[in-house]
Amino acid sequence: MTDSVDPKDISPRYYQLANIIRERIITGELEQHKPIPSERQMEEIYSVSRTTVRQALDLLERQGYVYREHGRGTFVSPQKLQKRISDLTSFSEDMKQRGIEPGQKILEIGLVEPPEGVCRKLELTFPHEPILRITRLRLGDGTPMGLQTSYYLLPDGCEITTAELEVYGSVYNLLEEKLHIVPTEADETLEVALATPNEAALLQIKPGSPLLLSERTTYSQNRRVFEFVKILYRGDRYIYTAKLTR
Amino acid sequence: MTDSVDPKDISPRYYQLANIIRERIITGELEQHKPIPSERQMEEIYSVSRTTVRQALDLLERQGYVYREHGRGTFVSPQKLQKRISDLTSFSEDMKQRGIEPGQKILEIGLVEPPEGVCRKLELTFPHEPILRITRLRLGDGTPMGLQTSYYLLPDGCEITTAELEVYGSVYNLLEEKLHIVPTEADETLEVALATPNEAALLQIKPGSPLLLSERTTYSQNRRVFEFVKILYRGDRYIYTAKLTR
DNA sequence: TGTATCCATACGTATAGACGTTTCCTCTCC
DNA sequence: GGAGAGGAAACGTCTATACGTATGGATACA
Repeated sequence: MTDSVDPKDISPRYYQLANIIRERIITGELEQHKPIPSERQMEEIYSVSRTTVRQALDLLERQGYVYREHGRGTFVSPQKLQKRISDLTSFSEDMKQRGIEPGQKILEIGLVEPPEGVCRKLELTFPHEPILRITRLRLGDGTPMGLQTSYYLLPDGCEITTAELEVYGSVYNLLEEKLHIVPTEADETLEVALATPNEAALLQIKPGSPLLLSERTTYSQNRRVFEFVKILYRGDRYIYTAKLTR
Repeated sequence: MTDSVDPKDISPRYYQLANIIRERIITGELEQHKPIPSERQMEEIYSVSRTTVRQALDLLERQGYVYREHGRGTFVSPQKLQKRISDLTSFSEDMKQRGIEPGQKILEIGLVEPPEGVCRKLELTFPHEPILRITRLRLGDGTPMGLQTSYYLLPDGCEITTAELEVYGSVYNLLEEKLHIVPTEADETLEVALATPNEAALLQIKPGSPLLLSERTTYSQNRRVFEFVKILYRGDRYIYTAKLTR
């Protein structure tokens, strides 16, 4: 990490500046609830305009690294606020953030005619032609954590094979690198469910055990739905975490 | 809603402009996935600088009303993305958003010595002197929805009485209007739990029934903890909803 | 007919400067 | 000693201007 803004760098200056300040916060150089240099001072220090400084601070404020107090200054947020857990993450990223080794076992992958409920979530007419469905057993440190069923709405003529999935590592990687589809927003619901005999067997628990059922509809850059995911988490192993903002 | 920016208005111009555009989107005057006037055009139309226009659009983008495409324009987001459900809400607000009439029955209100787990969440040393605890039965359309236990960290010498709670209507209103404490962020966890006989009786369900356990730590303006809330929701009546963003 | 280039338009980044508002400290006067 | 006025410092809002970069269509040319 550099300690000055480089005008020749390809990335925006406000972005470079935000990285510099974030680094100084993470290393502890700037202390919690202590003021960071004022906007005018940083204008001098980093040889950028105050607008650029403010743009960098806006970014850091949204990311939860700093908070501002009108007439007083800009302060470092407590460390714990820095983990933005509820950011849009895949199961793998989610597990890694918790320090658990993610794993998976693909149970089925292929084209199926989506049931009515799924059509509604994906904003499709019912009945609808077959779309891609992937069923997976999700593992955490080797033991079953959840049972995931995902439906994907791909552009016409696109197909995903098991081989390709292996190459790219994850569906999200594949979608981003091959089709330039990036998840930007999602609506998620959580409720309690009870395991059917079939689900129980796969998750290695007793039938009727309580589960945490998560359903997520994911939107891409242009705010169109491209994914519907349903995950049944083992009630005894999984805790959902979120960060709420006003 | 006015249709022009008033320089004499006390509120910032970018805020006024955002309101105007939001209104035009909500009424359907600006259509989904259609471009809104370009930044330069709005500069002319509303007689403000482009910076101000962009500031208004930044706000609307964060609120999910519009999305931008570099080199093409700014577009109206689909209507459904406009309900930002996961915003920080109280139980009452949450219920109202779902069209359910909220209600409550205060079971207990008073000072207690917080247990160790609660001290940790509130960043207090254990043992700690008594703090305010409120235990409530939460109702939706008259029937039990959840059992809530809240701990509040109030400034020295502050007390809350049942009478005051009645006057202000809700704890949040009281905190905001009397003590100027406003919730700005929160960390929440959700997991599955099973009802103890006592909890079951209060919630009018069978002992051992699955529950959705929510634990929330809430932060005020200066990013300090002021509240820890634990709610046991009836698994058969409550669905948690959230909106995730990248 | 097809392709390559150019250009208008839109958003993205950046600067310099001005004035408003809040906070807090200091100094003065009673 | 206390209350009030004044001022410095910090964030908040706003303008005018310039140049960068992505998109998509029009135009020119092979």
